[in-house]
Amino acid sequence: MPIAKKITNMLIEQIIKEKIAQAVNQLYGQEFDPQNVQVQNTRKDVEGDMTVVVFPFLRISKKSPELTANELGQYLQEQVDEVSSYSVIKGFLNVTISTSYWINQLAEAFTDVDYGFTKATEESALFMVEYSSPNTNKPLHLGHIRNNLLGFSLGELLKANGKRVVKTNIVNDRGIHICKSMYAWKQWGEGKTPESTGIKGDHLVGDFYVLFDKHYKKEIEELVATGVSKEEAEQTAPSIVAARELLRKWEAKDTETIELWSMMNQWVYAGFDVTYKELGVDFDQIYYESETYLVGKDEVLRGLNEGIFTQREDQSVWADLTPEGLDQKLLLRSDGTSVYMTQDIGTAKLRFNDYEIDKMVYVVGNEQDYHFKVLSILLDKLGFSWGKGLHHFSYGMVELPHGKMKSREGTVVDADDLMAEMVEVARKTSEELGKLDGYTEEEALETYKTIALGALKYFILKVDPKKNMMFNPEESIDFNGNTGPFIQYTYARIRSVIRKAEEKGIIPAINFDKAMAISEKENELIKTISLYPSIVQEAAESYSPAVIANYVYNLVKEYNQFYHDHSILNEDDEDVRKLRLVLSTTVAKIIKSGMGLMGISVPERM
RNA sequence: GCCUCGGUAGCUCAGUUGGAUAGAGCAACUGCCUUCUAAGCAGUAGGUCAUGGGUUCGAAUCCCGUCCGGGGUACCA
Repeated sequence: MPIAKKITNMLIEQIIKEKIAQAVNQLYGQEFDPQNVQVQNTRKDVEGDMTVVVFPFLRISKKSPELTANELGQYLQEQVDEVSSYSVIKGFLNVTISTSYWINQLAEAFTDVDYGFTKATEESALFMVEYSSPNTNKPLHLGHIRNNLLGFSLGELLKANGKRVVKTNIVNDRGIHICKSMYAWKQWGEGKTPESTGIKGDHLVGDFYVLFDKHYKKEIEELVATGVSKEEAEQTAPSIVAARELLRKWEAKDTETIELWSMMNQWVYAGFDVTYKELGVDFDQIYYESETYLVGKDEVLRGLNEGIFTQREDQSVWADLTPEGLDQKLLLRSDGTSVYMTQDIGTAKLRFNDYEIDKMVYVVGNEQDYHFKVLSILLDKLGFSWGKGLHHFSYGMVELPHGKMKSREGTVVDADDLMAEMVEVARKTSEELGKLDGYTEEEALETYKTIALGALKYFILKVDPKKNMMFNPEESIDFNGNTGPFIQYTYARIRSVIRKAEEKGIIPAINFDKAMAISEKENELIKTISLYPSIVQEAAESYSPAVIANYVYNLVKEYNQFYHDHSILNEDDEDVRKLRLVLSTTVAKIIKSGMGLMGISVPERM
């Protein structure tokens, strides 16, 4: 289990910890583990850079907080070159780090092309990240968007932390839900295709899914009206009987059924490909449930033979998880067909055959917490050593003002529609502001998309993945304040400055006097820049792109204050001008890098 | 019922190895563009951190109870 770390500049923090421990030893004659020294970033409204909490030392020093802090501060200032001064407020030791240290930090951040990132090697741990995992009976909606963005971003975060990553997708391409669409198409489809109707394939298939439900509900009503019980009507309505028959035929590999299934799935895949491309997500390896569920079934039967599972009189197969404090879990129905869990067991087995996976991560909503708890135990029982170590990246649901999204009730926010709407809003805003005058229509459209997707992705990723989030379509499309476009805008402004510098023949470089004095704002900015590596680490360890989002927002806010208060190219002092250009360039680099970790691109102009 | 996650400003969200006076954005109101992009900057106002106890030098944060809400507990996926 990763342990959350306090985010500070790791280098200077470590130095202070060790020196404080040493000071405690020398001054008060007691050993103290440097790692237990509490060091944090100094509050904004207090002078200083790093703060040492001295309360834990009072038992050892047997002196007042003020006196103890002063003695330790004195020691630090004498022993550590980087410490230029200190102050004591309410028993907190605030240490000021020398400007030259910060300028060196900036130089390092500026020079390192992969600042904050760790490169993967052949020996690096292999993470397989499963995300997206759609059903093929309907188009993607807002809930899928959160899943896809989190999955993709998590992959990027892991790569940035030196892991090897295989992004994977398990496509739920078989089952009764597909058969419902298939039946509806056969019955009422009149041979419609995406080509003949001009409707995107996944939407067309989704329309038939809705159509099925309409007929099914009507049939139930009619049956109930004739005196049949609701339960019985649900089981005997002609539509559902026909859909089940299709499923049976499919499992029996009936040629005509398989062909229909295959054709409609192809429509859906073509549609998904477009959505994935627009969203900017991709996969290294795709698995299909139709190819894994039988493997799962075999595993369950093996488990039954080995006495791990039990069979009831009606032939259904069960796992008894009461020793683990859970319930009985069904693994195979009485008719021998497989359930969700069966398929996941098969998919897991195939994956571990295909790759030397060190860590399997499932990006799946928190409604399935129980499912993955059980899956982990079942895999372990089946003898897979990796079963226990799987990680369910459990994220919260996306809620709408009106409540939960339900496909069949038409209360979903469709992924394609949402993206298209946001592009239109971006277009309108840009045109009103006249920011892209001089761009060709093609260049402009590219920028609208960048901004629209930036707004959407940032809106979703800035929220702690574990929490449910509210999406109000009316209000959530905002380009001001804590938003993706605000960050992109800051990037575009910096790029504009850099272009102007280049026109003047000025190239950002570390060619200034490092002993110069810098402003408070500049110092703040450099401190924030120096946090980036520990942020990247923290985000991966806590599986949270939101950590990156919040950091980048904070960085950008600080940069905008700096930008407002300071001239860059118009600054008279040459050294200061150079420093500010390097500072700006470095901020731009981190914005691009951090946004990239969230799958968000940044525009040159906006 | 049981399991599980959550409750921070009108709204959407930050805020943990327990640390100083709980922060942003939106919405409202007020200023700032002849100077590197105003999708910006600055300010005003807005809080019993659901609630009651406990732990301690110190609690939004840890523990227990209560209230409210989400999810799960299917021969659906």
